[in-house]
Amino acid sequence: MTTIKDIAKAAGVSVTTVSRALNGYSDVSEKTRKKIMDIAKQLNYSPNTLARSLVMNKSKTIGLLVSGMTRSALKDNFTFEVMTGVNDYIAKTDYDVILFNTNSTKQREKTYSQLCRERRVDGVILQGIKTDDPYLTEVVESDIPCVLIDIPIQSDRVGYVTTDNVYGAKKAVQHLLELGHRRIAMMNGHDYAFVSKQRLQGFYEAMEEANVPIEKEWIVNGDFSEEMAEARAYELFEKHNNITAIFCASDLMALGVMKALKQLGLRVPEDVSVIGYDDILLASYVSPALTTIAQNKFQMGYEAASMLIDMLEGNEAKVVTLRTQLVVRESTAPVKKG
Amino acid sequence: MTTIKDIAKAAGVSVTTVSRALNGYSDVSEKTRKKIMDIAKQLNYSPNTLARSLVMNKSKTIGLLVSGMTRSALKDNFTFEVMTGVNDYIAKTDYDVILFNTNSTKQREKTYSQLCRERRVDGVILQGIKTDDPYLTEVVESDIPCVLIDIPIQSDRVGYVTTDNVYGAKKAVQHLLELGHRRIAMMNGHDYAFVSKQRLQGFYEAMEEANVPIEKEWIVNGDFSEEMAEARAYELFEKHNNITAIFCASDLMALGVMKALKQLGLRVPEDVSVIGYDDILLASYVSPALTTIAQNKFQMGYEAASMLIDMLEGNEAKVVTLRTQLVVRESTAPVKKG
DNA sequence: CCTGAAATCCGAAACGTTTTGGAAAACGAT
DNA sequence: ATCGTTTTCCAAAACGTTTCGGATTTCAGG
Repeated sequence: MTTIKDIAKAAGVSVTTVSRALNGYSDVSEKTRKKIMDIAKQLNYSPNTLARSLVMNKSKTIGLLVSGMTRSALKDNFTFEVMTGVNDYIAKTDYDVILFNTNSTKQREKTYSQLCRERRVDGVILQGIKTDDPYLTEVVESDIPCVLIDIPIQSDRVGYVTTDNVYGAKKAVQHLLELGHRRIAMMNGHDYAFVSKQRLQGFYEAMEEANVPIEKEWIVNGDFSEEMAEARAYELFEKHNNITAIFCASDLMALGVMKALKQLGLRVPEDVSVIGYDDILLASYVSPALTTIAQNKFQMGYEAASMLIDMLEGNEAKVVTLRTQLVVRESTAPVKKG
Repeated sequence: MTTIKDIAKAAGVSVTTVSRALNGYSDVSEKTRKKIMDIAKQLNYSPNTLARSLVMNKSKTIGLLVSGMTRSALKDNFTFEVMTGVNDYIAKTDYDVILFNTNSTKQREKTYSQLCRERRVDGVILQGIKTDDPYLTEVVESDIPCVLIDIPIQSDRVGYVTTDNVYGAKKAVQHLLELGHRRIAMMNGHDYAFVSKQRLQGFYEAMEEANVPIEKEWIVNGDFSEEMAEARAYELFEKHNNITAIFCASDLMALGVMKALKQLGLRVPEDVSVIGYDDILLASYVSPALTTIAQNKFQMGYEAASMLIDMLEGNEAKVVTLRTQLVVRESTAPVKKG
């Protein structure tokens, strides 16, 4: 593998000059620069970024820390959409992405900062970890620039991008209210997700503003899982057969809910309206097609990457909140009279 | 950031000893090893892999080169499933994955070996490039261990994993034949994919073995795209209204075909049977649910990673061929009499 | 106490870059 | 020819590791 030294020797100059020539410094004459460039090309030279990173003390690498890259998460390609967004932005820069995955127990032996420091990543994008994850406290304590996705924690070195979860949930519930529903349940995720808290808040706000009583028993946790949501929904609707609508904190859970309803002989949307959250791919393909709150996952990744690179170039951490959108399909309908 | 030197100073030993202690060599006494370990922990030391890689001449990094990480490819999460498989295996090793994306024009300025050598990756997994991609010739010329996905090229440094495409396609067509179909069309991908060639061959074999005439006009290319397939299918069925079944080289194209059929007022499977290939997530959710040839994408990634790591440990390149499976759903039915 | 071997340690070079501070060369003006 | 600039170049240190070859210490056996 040819190095800068080989070029220096071949060109009859010092390695300093080669380095400076290749990096476009002005203190090397056009003639020798040309010569050096030619030799470099001829010798099929490519710089060793490892060596460069070592001395420059930056690796031009960002770490992408995702937890949703599991076999079971394939249905809900949330993770992949944000990854695609990240990748899309990064591809336009001279950074590369290194993939950390936090789901393996192997990796879990290492702390967050160990992971990052070993590979000397310049910054990190973090997605999909729970609010009680020990990594989270490390993120703020660490001095590595980081942008979080859907986790509202901020410092001068960490920013985040999220969507207007409260307002999004509110819109969903208001949609149900406008259709005349009053007996509305909610299938939430779990207590260790910020978005769950926020969407619950949106639920409360919408209900309270409309002066509709909230039945606490009708708010259950489905752990963002299709199966869990199905089980919980089955129990719920079996016990309370007067519920006419349910707001689910994710589309995947909405699918589970619909399965449960089917089993119970309840029709969607005639007997009960179901609204989801996310607008995953499946939402428009299932039958009935799912009414939902769409969030632009691709853009979340894109913005996150953009913010991180900004931070690496000296700008400060921000918070970006993207808009969501109500997408009305077939799973919601006016409440039945009587 | 604490280095090996800091530890040496604090422990009153040389850097050599620290290095050897930390790496578990036998020529350091238990007492000093203990001391060094303690100090390392106390100083919150993590090794600088950049420096290590530089001197060891290997980076413990593998490059993942995918082309399907685009916004439009999200529907067909083929790419992501294999990525998940790769990730799953790699997580159990001490390697990390660095993500190269080939779709950006920016990256395209660099050659394959430039990409790999700059980051000094130890090996590469390559997925989703076309047969005429200049990268492909580089792969075989390069001395970097590489495993390809669905590209049957082999040398002592490059292996591949694929599925039994010929047999899979044959099974699909035989399924149609067994249902009594004789007038069978094929929606293929494009000429620059190995799998297209192989699936076409499977189509031929099945038809010829059954002594069913092949109409060359009924074999069209949909470029693996839903839209393109829809357009081509529309033309095809408009012109030849006696076709009773079609084999599609991908599920995504099958979806496009079904859209076209719907537009033409043809029912699936009553009027025409449709069979796909891949078994993507959507296949079981669309209506009618798609009969298809399932391939285990996750395992493809997993096997690829496994083979690559094997190769990096001195074993030789192999070829792994995974089995496919016919999954009968609702989009195929016996041919109508008359 | 001596000897030889085994156990433990260390200095220095190497990996491929960048950068600092200054030296040498070229050049223009007097 | 001399002087002061400007241009062009370079030697050496530095980044944080690993490893080679050898040096020092420890210790058992006599």
